[in-house]
Amino acid sequence: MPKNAAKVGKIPSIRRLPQYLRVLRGLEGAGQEVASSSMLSTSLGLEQIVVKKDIEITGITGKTGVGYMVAELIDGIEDYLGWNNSSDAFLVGAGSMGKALLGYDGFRRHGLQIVAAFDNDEGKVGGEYKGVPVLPMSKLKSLASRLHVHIAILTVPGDSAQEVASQLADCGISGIWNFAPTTIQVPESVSVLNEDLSASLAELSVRIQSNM
Amino acid sequence: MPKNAAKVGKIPSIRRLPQYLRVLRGLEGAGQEVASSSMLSTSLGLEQIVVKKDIEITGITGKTGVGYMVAELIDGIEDYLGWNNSSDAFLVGAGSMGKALLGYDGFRRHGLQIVAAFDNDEGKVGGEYKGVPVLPMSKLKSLASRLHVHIAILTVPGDSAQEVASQLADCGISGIWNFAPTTIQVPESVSVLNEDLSASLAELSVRIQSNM
DNA sequence: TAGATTGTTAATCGATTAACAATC
DNA sequence: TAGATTGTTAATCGATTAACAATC
Repeated sequence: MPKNAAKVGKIPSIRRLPQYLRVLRGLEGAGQEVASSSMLSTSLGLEQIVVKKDIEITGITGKTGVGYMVAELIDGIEDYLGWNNSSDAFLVGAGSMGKALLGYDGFRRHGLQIVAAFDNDEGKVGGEYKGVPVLPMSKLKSLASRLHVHIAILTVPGDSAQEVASQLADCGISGIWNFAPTTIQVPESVSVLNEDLSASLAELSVRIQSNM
Repeated sequence: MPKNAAKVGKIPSIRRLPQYLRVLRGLEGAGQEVASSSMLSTSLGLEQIVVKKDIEITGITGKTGVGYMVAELIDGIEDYLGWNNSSDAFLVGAGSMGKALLGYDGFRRHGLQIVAAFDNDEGKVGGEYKGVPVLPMSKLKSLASRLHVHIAILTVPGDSAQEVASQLADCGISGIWNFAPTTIQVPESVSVLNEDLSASLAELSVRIQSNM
């Protein structure tokens, strides 16, 4: 591996990268060209060493005694995350959570474009929401291959999550962002990220009790 | 500390407890009275030792060679999380994400009851959504102290998150579940749990790229 | 009894934090 | 030059995994 190449970093570092992106874009908008790790750390409430280590995984290097070039760092983080070229995604399950995510316009800035939603409810199918068409589940497979979509956001009720996940795997989807409160089993080739609200609520509950 | 007392466990363990709860409730419904760590581990795709260590933090003990009593384990986990007696919560920001969370009926099973929503938009104020009244922000403080609410779900846009968070801290709120894509600064006495969707999307992006 | 499983201690692993030379 | 900050190696810390005696 070349010396300054990006490497597969630790999950906590990866999850902090969007925070840096947010601050850096603000700096860029304000005409700031250089940013140091200490400056980034104070504006995000982190330790400086954490910022340096996080940036290290992107392969971007700074100038000793000066800091990092803002524009270069933005590009580097986006490159690392693959957020510079937008990828299309499907949303499956047009319930309230699904609609909330369709209405969340932050995804576009993160290189994610929801191109179609799917649902089995005939009352929802045929319409559109926030400019995204709601299609019947039967269209899923043909559209996935035609549009080369490989990311799916799963917002169906828990009891149908496994079945839909299997369908998605069968369609060649390679990443599932699972909002259903269920553990889903998929082939190894499919990455699953569980957005488990009950896990977060558990963490918050304990932290409140013990004042953390 | 007494030998079998619950202790403040590690975050990863705490976050897995709701999964056990889900499986255990299913077992209880099916009339199963005993559950072993190996059985729980296979149904959730975890290692057995992980399950044992997770249960350990609740202070619940099993029977050597047999397993854990399902009912006792359910109670123990709920006790540990404080989910047996329901606590009231406010939701601030009745946008699409806020509405999605109001429509999510899983919270009640986790001991959380959203009793009021707040918003500054006059078009939303005065109405109700899913049986929860939408009130003006000006009512926040008086209601918080009157109802002794100490958990708030923050679903306002990023640029007003800090201001609202400060108001919440000022109202005596002790826990904020932050869905806004911003780092918020609050007094030490307030616990914050960031539900950062961009962090999750970053993690998923990298995992898809490196087939994890 | 034999098999299974807990409770607990020890070993490994990985991430975070500290330290410091290099250098702008 | 003096101060600041990077890049990198070393040290610490904590979590995960392994092992095994106790016992149902």
